[in-house]
Amino acid sequence: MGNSKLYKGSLNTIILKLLDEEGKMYGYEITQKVKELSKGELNITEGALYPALHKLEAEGLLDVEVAKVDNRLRKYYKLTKQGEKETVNRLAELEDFIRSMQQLVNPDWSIQ
Amino acid sequence: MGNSKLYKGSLNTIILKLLDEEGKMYGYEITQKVKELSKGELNITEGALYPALHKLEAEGLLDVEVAKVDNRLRKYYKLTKQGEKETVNRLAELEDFIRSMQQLVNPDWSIQ
DNA sequence: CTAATATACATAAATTTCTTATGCATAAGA
DNA sequence: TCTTATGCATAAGAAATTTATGTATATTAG
Repeated sequence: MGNSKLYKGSLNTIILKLLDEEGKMYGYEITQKVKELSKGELNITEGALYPALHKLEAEGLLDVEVAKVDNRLRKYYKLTKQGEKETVNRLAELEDFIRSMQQLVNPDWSIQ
Repeated sequence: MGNSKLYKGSLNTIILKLLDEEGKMYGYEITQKVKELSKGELNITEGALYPALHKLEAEGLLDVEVAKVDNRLRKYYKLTKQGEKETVNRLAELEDFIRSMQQLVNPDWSIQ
């Protein structure tokens, strides 16, 4: 455990980025995907994820579609047109942020 | 402005890292240094910085030394022994975080 | 000479975001 | 049958940050 925390503000952008890549995903799937991609480093808690999804939907960035698989509910989310645009902006911001953090934390690193 | 925000949890580590590099710094100097190193991308607000410095001091990670320069007050902070140890840990954590974020946001990047 | 900007500290209120703790429900595996 | 996994949700609390102030001195521009 030790770490495994996200950092304020990064969750929404991660969600948008994943949806942009995968087309559509449901909540639980997002938590597993993030865990997998980060090799267990990042764990999105449900208490953070679901409110975030609801907020992105309320902002008009996501659309929902309910499905029943194996008698269990799934809510598939996908980007709206507006969501696609916002994803570009927020991703650029996050990339800038990451680059800045690197510059501060380890100027020896360089991104290829 | 648009961006210019830090991200939760990264501020303390940035402060520790800078003090580790520079030996000693005062608050205002830290805000300017971060702005410079990040090319204006990251702006530490005073409302975030000063409470953070006080907290790190209370935790025993920083020592303070007051100085008067040009008839103006400066509070120079430097790492304690314990602060030096903690810096190593927190920096490693932040580096892991940055790597994980990169993996998520842009797997094409690689760190050399 | 005076107003704005820069330097330098500080704190309080409000906001945002996240963790922790719950709750409900079905499926699969030990 | 008990635990773990899947799948959603919300409420309470904690933590970090922004925004808004406040005080004070020094410098620069008009």
